[in-house]
Amino acid sequence: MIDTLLNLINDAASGYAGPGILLPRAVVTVPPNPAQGDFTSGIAFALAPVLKQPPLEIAAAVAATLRDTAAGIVETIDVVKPGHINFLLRQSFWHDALDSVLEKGTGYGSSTAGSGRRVLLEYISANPTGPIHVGHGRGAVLGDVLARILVSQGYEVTREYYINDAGNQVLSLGYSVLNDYYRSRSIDIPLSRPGEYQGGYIRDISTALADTLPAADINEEHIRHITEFAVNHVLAGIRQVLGDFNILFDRWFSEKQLYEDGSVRRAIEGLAARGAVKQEDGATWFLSTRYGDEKDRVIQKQSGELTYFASDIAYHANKYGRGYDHLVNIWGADHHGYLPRVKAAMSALGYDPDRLAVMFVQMVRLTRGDKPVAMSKRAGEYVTLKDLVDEAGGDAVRFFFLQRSHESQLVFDIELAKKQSQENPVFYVQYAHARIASIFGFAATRGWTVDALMHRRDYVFSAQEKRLLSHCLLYPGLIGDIAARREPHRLTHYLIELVGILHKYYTDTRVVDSDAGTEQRLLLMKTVKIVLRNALDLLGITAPEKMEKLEEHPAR
RNA sequence: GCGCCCGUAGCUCAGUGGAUAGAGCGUCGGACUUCGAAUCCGCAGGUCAUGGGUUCAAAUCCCAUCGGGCGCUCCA
Repeated sequence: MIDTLLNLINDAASGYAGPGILLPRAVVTVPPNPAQGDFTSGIAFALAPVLKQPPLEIAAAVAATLRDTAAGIVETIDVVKPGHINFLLRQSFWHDALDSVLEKGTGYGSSTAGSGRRVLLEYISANPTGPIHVGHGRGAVLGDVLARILVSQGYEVTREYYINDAGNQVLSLGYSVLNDYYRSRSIDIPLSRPGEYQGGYIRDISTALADTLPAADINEEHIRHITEFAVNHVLAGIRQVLGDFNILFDRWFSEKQLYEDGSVRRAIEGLAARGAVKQEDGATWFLSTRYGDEKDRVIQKQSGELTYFASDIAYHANKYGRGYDHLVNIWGADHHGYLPRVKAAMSALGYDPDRLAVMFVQMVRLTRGDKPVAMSKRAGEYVTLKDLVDEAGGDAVRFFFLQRSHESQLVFDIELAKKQSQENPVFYVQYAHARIASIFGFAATRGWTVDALMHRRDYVFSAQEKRLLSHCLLYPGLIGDIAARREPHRLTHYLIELVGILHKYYTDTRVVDSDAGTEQRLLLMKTVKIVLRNALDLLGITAPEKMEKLEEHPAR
């Protein structure tokens, strides 16, 4: 709907700029002050450096053209101070807008901009050595919502979880369980190495083993068995927690498999074939400095053991081999230094490193009140994602995480999250949805129904109503932008803004009244409800038709 | 020391070239005999870390400095 206006602006701008001038695509926003107009365009500012002319001059010229070409939808066009072009649109435009949203319904906001391009989105990928914690949860929400948004924009998205089920970490888990198994049976047995993990889940696993181990003579086979058992146990728990949190994957990719099917060996051979490895100090090194890394990296240790980096090369090569247009990884910010070597390896293998993008999620710092929560995975002292979701609720956790840019650290006060559960912004947004549903319920008791066929184009929208509609119209462009720039957190801020306008409108205006305008206002509410519903769906948050009142807020 | 992220209201954070810099929470004061008060309105609260620079225009871009976090392993 808004595209009509954008196209007219683009045409006017390119007409003014003349042929052969590449100009930026027009964007419109809602001006800060409603008195300034329904929409505003900064196209003159974008054009100024290209044409080397003052923005005000450009704005005047573009506006002059638009007064002719856009006369069908535009009531007035104003050019203001530095170079803003402000539009006041005709009532017919708003009626078209209303129709357009109602017609698209649940599809409003989706597009085909991705045109089927294939994206592999890898996120969380927490080691299967213990329950996933809050930091993983942040990446989980980011990945899940980004996936939903990309899908809505026509991308073909594969959601993948990489399981580090090979190597020392899981072996250490195995030993931890082994130790606990014998400790719990008061059997003294000399072990070749200590376990490193603690926490209740270790006991859960050793208990689940029942009495399957001998009282003595532990051998490698037993260790392998226990490790595999423990990994499967932990992984099942992770899947369960994520599933309950409505975070699903298309594929769980096993690192171990990369060893078993020879991928890791082939990856190293591939590097060697390109002369990108060397032997030194009894180890095998990847010459990553040749590809922009700070130093060369070991892929096979003196001991003969392969490093995690070796299998990571194989894994990423595997991803490239599957023919995706974009590979997006979500990693914890502490892995930042790891990216150059991975890209280096991909370059060495002949892949385009620019197709791989990594979003680094900054840390979540937990507090209980003023007291920081000690987080030590090895000591088993940490708040799990499950704990948090159980305490604060899945909707609130999702919303909370997505109010901040993933590039900013965030402090999560668990006590506050609990205490404020009813003040949380997510309820503010959900309440708006429930409130509209409630309006429909009340309207029904007065004999009104909500049906697009009732739309009467002679209704005159008020300034507030146009304000509501204008924000609804920004929605599709916002989602497109969020997908392109991978900034899901902007969606929560949009919702808060839209809902704020709605609540104020509700306070000021009686929707269900005795006049014929009731039907039109109900349709407007329907429009807003569609946008709320669609946006909440993308966030994976429920859009309730009705909300339970809590006891602290008794009805009056 | 080097790299990345951050520094915006009392607190937690949006805003990354354009109009008087915003929200939530917290303080204080108002608004329900009528569609849900989990709401709304108002007051208070800012040298956008600091100093330079680029620009018609800088919280936003560049440089330096200060402060915080993370990383700089033949760890994962």
